[in-house]
Amino acid sequence: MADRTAANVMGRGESLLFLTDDQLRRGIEAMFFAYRGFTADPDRILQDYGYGRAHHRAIHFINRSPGTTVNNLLSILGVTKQSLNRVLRSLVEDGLVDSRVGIRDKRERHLHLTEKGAALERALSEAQRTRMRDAFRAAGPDAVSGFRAVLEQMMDPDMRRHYLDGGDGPR
Amino acid sequence: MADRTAANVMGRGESLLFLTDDQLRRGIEAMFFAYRGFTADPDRILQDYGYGRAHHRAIHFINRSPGTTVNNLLSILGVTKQSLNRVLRSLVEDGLVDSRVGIRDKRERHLHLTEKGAALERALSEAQRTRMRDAFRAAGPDAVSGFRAVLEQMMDPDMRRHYLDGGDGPR
DNA sequence: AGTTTAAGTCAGCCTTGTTGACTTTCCAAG
DNA sequence: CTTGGAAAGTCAACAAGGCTGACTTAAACT
Repeated sequence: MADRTAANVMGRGESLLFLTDDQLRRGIEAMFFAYRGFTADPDRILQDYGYGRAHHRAIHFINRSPGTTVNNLLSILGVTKQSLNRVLRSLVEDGLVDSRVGIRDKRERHLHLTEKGAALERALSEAQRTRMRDAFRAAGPDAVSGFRAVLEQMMDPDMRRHYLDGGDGPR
Repeated sequence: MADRTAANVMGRGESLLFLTDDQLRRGIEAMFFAYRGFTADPDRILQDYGYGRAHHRAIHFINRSPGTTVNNLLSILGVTKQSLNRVLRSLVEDGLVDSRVGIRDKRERHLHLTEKGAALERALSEAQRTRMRDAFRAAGPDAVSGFRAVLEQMMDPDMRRHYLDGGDGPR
């Protein structure tokens, strides 16, 4: 079993968890290969629009939080304002995103998807949801909570905040 | 609960799995934020060497399968030979990777890590293993199998082959 | 009035992906 | 033995999407 560096950890009062380097390496590769699958479908759709993943991310989070500001998006995406601005500019020019000057604070720009932008968002997220739904079905109900629990722990604490903030769903 | 588009799926003979669009969106964001955390530690280390993630991936899979050929690496990584070649060249020039002409087929190059390359590999994978081990511990033993089951289903079938081939571990 | 903040812009750089064209080496089949 | 094709490598050009640094504009805050 080659567990010379095994980490033996007591579970929540029941089972014993063996974490050999080899098992951890399997987890690492699972993340690598799965993330590729996870992004493959949207990438194909985006290609037809001449967009990349950066556009997808912007569209996703504008859809999740309509009216969000550029600064807020910046902290979620963790890129520089120049990088994000390049992406947002093309989305606004192409009529997918609407950038409205703030009412209370006129320095801020509030971002919304146009109908055209919302249509692309639906196409992208439907492809991604389909893959995830199929994966959840195949893995079974118990696997889903485990999947989410591990991923949540894998995040940097700062990012976990954005994750937990992000919805009205449970947990 | 807003499950107007809920997919109600029977579990493995026991529980009922509600998959609302909102829950699936949570899964999508979990992947996004977790992958960022997952790559954050190696990225910091690589910066000191002037390397990027492409170098990390090459180093990882050469370490996993010593003596692998360039073509094999190509099919695992899913990039063009020109992209991979640029990365491999710098690793060979810097003395981290050894490229040996094949014995049976002299067209092939068999790739191995040098001691220097193995040292960087250990630093990178130790950082990544530590994060994954901590996540596994915090999530609990039951979560680990669910995590891996869902990720395995999320892969493209072609990539799943590389994943399953990849080790002597269980599953 | 002066400082800070939000946003946007311009210029330049790097990594990492792409295509296309081409050479060298070598195995294997005709 | 020759020729066809596979494996590897190379060169050039390009694009996306990161980055830094410097700077402007407008608005808000103190």
